[in-house]
Amino acid sequence: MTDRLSDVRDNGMTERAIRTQGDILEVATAEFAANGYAGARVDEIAARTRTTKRMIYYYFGSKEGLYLAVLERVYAQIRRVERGIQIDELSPDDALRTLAEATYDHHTTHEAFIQLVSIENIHRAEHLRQSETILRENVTAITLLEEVIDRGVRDGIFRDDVDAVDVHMMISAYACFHVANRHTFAAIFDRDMLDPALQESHRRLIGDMVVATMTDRRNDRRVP
Amino acid sequence: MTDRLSDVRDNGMTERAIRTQGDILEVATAEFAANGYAGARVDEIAARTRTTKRMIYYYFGSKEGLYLAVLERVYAQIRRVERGIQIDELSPDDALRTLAEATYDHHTTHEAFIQLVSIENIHRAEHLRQSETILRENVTAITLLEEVIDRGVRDGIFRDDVDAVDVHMMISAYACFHVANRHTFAAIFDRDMLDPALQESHRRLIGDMVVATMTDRRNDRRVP
DNA sequence: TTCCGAACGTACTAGTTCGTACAGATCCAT
DNA sequence: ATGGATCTGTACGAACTAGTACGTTCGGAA
Repeated sequence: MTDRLSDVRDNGMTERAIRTQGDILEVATAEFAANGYAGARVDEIAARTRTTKRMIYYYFGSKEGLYLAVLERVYAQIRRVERGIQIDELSPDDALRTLAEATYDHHTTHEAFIQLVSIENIHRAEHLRQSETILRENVTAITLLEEVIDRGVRDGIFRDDVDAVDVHMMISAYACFHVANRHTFAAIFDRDMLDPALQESHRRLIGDMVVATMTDRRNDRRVP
Repeated sequence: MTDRLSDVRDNGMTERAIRTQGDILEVATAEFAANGYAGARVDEIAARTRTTKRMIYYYFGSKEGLYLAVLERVYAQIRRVERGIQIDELSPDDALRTLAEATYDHHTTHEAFIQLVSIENIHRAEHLRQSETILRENVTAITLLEEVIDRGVRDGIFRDDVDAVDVHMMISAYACFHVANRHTFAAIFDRDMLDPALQESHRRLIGDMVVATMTDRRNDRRVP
């Protein structure tokens, strides 16, 4: 739960300092996610922490520095989830479904992450590109997928013309959309995609979708 | 192309006035899409038009009023596309594929629309909800889909436990993601989803995905 | 104790941004 | 042509916002 402390480097910092930084990051995450980068107010963030604006600049240097720290923190979290997935002993199709459901579960329970990704895209990923950590470490999902897909293709149950990045895209698209476009979708179609009553069927649908697409051999490249 | 004039009500306006408004709307669309609502600068928009800031306030009243006009304009455009789709004479699966591809084509060629939808979601659709026009008229897609799905279920080729709104969600998710998350995706996975070289295969994949999911009877509710 | 640097608080500045007052131009009907 | 309505340009102000100068407190080492 409060694993946020592990996100902060603790090179000879006092306990109090670490807590202050964690406090700021937590509030800043909510503020940036809710209002966008330009819409977020440093004064507002400061007011909601138990410390002051001076501390934000003391620890993070600038509004942009704070935003970057927030971004790295939420990406670190999804990395942790990805590393925890066990699919070695599952059949390729069950593994695929498990991966899809794990992504769905993460995204639907981490609204701030999805909102920050949206915001970052509005700004053409200019901040994300500055973070070597994020760029270096966030391909875990692809490695896992590659393994599963290879196995499925070798077993002859998966089509062979769709690669891991494409599958990741399909899964992410479905899971992201639920959270990212929740409000316009609800306004127009009068259906809250995160309504708990729909969760089970939506969770099943993302698995159905990716498994059905990959096991559909109608578009296979190889000669039968 | 320059059908933007039709977006502006022309109750006894001079030709020049209509052009001025269209000019402002075009520039404002780009500015809001590129920088978000709070990040957009009224002065910057004014500077890029052939008129002045005074005119923005004369015609649109406020920054928010301008943003709302921009939003209605891009939604009106996708409505026009949806109304132009002919699928009456297609088989249910071909019709589904055609609808999916049309959505894909629209979204991938109207980046500003997708960006504005993202921005609107960051703000919890607060502006969109103010526009009765958008809320009233933007369910055309669903009506079309309902018809097709009914036909497919009746013919026994579609599963019967997924409704039109769900299918629309799947299609929109895939198509939106390509544009909305283009930059973070490219930064992390080094693949531009809008690369023309990939367009054909991605266009096929959205069709495969929705058709495979709907024709997959493994999860059917009805007894075989 | 004394000292030192890390951690913190207050009050302020410099610059930006939305919006407007006011003055002028243009068009059109009578 | 003339009065009035519709447009347009300029210059400015009030409010807000990121960032900082400067001083204080606290904890531990010598």
